[in-house]
Amino acid sequence: MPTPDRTSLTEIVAAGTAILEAGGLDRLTMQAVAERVGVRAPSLYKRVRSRDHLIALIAEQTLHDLTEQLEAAAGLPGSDPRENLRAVARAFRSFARDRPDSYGLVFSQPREIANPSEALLAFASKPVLDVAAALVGPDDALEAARTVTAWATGFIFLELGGRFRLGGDVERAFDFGVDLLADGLQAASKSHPEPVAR
Amino acid sequence: MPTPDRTSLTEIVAAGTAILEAGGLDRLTMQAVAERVGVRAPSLYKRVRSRDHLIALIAEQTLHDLTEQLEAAAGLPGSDPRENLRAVARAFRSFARDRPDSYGLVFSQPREIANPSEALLAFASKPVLDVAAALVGPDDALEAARTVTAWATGFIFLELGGRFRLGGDVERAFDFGVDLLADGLQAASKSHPEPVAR
DNA sequence: ACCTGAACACCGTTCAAGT
DNA sequence: ACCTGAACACCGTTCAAGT
Repeated sequence: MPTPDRTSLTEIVAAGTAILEAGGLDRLTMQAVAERVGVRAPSLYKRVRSRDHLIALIAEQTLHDLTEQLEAAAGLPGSDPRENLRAVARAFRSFARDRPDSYGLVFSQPREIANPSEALLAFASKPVLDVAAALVGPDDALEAARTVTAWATGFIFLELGGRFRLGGDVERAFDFGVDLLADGLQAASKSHPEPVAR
Repeated sequence: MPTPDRTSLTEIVAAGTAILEAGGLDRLTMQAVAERVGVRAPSLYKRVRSRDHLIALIAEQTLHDLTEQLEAAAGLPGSDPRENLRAVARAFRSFARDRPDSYGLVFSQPREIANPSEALLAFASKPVLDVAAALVGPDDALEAARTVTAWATGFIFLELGGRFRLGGDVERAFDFGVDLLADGLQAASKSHPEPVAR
């Protein structure tokens, strides 16, 4: 006779995320997750292949949440592309500050563990890709988006990891970086002066 | 009566690095390190406070090695600063490709674990700082160096983590990024047209 | 002073037995 | 069909006992 479900995959992922954000990856044990969802550790394996699999699921959920923030930040197609770049970069950064451990999971877990689906990746890339295309034109949009994403993820990593320790104003360095990218991308777009309106 | 030393801190760190590079962080167990240096696991605690401490030591050693590569890549003070930036960026990237797990340690371990000394950090920052200063002038050198470092570490992370999956040519994206930064920094230096020669 | 075996607490994971 | 206790292999770490 079947037992009624005492938890769900959604609940498990949510519990894992909460534990991760409260205490870091070391505290994310199967036992802690089980306790939080009101079940014994072995039962988790009915919904999750392994701890690594759970980590991958949390990373995917986090990437999804991040994408939502980026989309909300990116302005409408008509608005000033430089201001849009600023807004997207700031959204990136404030998300990472809000949820540093989840964010760290998305970008620093090895490929074998956290490997988001093709579809989710395309979805997540769109806001940055759009902003980049508006600045630099369609031909270099992918390269421009990769440059922006690389800079943003790197900056955030260095900041969260406390690697900016030579003094100076980190805020100023952030603005300096955004402006440099915005100026550079706009200058690089001279061969495509007309924004594509299609 | 004292027992003759059967290993050393240097040997332990080297063994840990080798294990890390061969099998990733998960395989870096105290037992594996002990076995490699010819000792039992508890003996390691005579030279190393904890596994996390050993990880921190490996990260420091790696940062030291990386710095050497960056220094070798950075040209003499007189040479073309744009070419120097290219060379430093390439050195960064090829080091990360050679030793991805060690590199990952340096930049993605939380502050509480891997926290390199002030002196080592200053030493490591110098090559990029010099290149940046040559391009942008002294006033914005720190911000410029942070922008370059952020882009490079981010790009490498995304590449190593297999996050560039939207097609396109990753090589071209790398060149695009370097050129954008070089052009942007040079343009930003217009208020300091004379390179500082001192 | 360094090294060791034994022990402890704690993991992730498996599995037979329950309902 | 889901849940559980018991068990297994394997961690990091401590410590008293050896030399």
